[in-house]
Amino acid sequence: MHALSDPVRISIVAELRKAEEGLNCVETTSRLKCTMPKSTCSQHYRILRESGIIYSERRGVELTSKVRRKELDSRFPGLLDAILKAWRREHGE
Amino acid sequence: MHALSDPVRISIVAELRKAEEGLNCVETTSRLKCTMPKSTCSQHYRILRESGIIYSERRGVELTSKVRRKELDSRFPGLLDAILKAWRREHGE
DNA sequence: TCTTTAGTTCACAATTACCGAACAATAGAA
DNA sequence: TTCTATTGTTCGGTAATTGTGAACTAAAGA
Repeated sequence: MHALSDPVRISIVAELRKAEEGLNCVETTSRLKCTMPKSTCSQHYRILRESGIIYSERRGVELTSKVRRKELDSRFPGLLDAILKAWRREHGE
Repeated sequence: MHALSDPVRISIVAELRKAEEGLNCVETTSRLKCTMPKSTCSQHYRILRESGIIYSERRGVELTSKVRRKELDSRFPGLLDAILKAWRREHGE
């Protein structure tokens, strides 16, 4: 819950769900159109990773992250969908 | 989301949902069995109130608060239920 | 090896949350 | 009315958390 309560992190998760092949930090910041230092982006990804919301794997020089859909849906059915739906309602898009 | 991401606040909401007639600060802290200064409790209630999750009304010397069930369900269908369900799963009870 | 790109770690600054003390509001007793 | 007890809010300082730049690590290609 704490991981998803931050506005930047929930928007990262929203972008990750739209990108089938995952995203890295650089792609994320450019899609979010927010100027964010890479150290900050790295911290957000770390929190999402440690809370079990995403997983990341190295692909050469970059780190691609995806949402842990199956695990989340089986553990907390409907939770992520409900949160993202509410978030979209508040933030347009 | 920020209002519900705090462990104390989500447990307050869980208690409020169980209490049909609402609760005040003193009752809440005794039910949660956590030693919390009343100023802290007041702050948590203020955040829940300002985020639209609860409403409060004076009854003599005390302030009784309840969850805004209808408003939340119509605006964000299933959200609060999903969050509380996930919270119970993590915190037993 | 040198360079470039992507990301992490660290230390400090900025922000936020917690808590005690003083205050406000209500109700009942003297 | 005045005094007292109870509930909750506000305020100021401190503790905890978060954000950020600088230095560092890792991988790939020239």
